[in-house]
Amino acid sequence: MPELPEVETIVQALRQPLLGRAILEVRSDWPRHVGEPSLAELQERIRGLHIFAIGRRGKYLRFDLDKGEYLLIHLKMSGQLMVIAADTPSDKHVHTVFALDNGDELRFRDIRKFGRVYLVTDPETILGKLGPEPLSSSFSAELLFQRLQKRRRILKPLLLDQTFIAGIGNIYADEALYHARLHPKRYSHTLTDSEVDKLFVGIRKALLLGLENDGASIDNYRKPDGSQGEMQQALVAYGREGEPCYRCSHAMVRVVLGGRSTFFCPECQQRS
DNA sequence: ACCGGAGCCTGTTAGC
DNA sequence: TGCTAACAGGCTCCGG
Repeated sequence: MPELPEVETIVQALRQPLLGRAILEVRSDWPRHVGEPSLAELQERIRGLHIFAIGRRGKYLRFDLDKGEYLLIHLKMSGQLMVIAADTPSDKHVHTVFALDNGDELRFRDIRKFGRVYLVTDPETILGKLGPEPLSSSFSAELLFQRLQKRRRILKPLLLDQTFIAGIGNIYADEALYHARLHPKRYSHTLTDSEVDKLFVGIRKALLLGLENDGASIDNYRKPDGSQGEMQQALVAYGREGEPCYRCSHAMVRVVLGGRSTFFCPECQQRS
């Protein structure tokens, strides 16, 4: 569920309540929430460690802890994080809980249980395969052009490939292609220079708009304080099947690509 | 190299 | 109204 703008919004909201805190213990009623190491080993290794930095890489949250340990969390489709007083009533979808030294808890709520937490000493073992960060200064139209040329893939599924670019999911892929006026079925290696420029700008525009709006609360996404983002009201493509295109008024369509819903305007996102 | 399908889970919604 | 099937923003594995 959460894509780059949602994860970034969560990261920023977690810094104030979590930076400087120590983790006293971890509890979980769903051991498979822990991808690595085992739940028992994670409980042992994490006890007493302080959180001194919180960041994001792609759709992963990264917590830098003492003693060279790193906690990584991926929210997948339905994960939510909240920091709340330990005596606040929980619910059946909270599966993994980090007890803190000030009486608060970091709770990992995850309806579909796809999410994962990892405790590693080298975050690159997990983050190393991710593609470039689309909002970093090192990401450029030139780099995008090179990477598109190297592949012969349909654009939409390629944008969802985390090893190609990190952080883009189904919503922002459609938004980016709409901004760029590119047909989602275009082959990556056929884009011209100017089309790559448009795609580059479209990706940044879609993600920055998502960030400005604190993410899209279409289903389960919530900020750590429980409030919703606003991006669902600012979407120009995703979910707009049958509705008029904001540019040309033609009806937006939905197709399935790579098994995922794909929304676009057949009039102003043509293949040619 | 790339594509499609299945699988991991639960909740919601569309359709009969 | 009630039941069932399809679908949901992610990602991995497998076969072709």
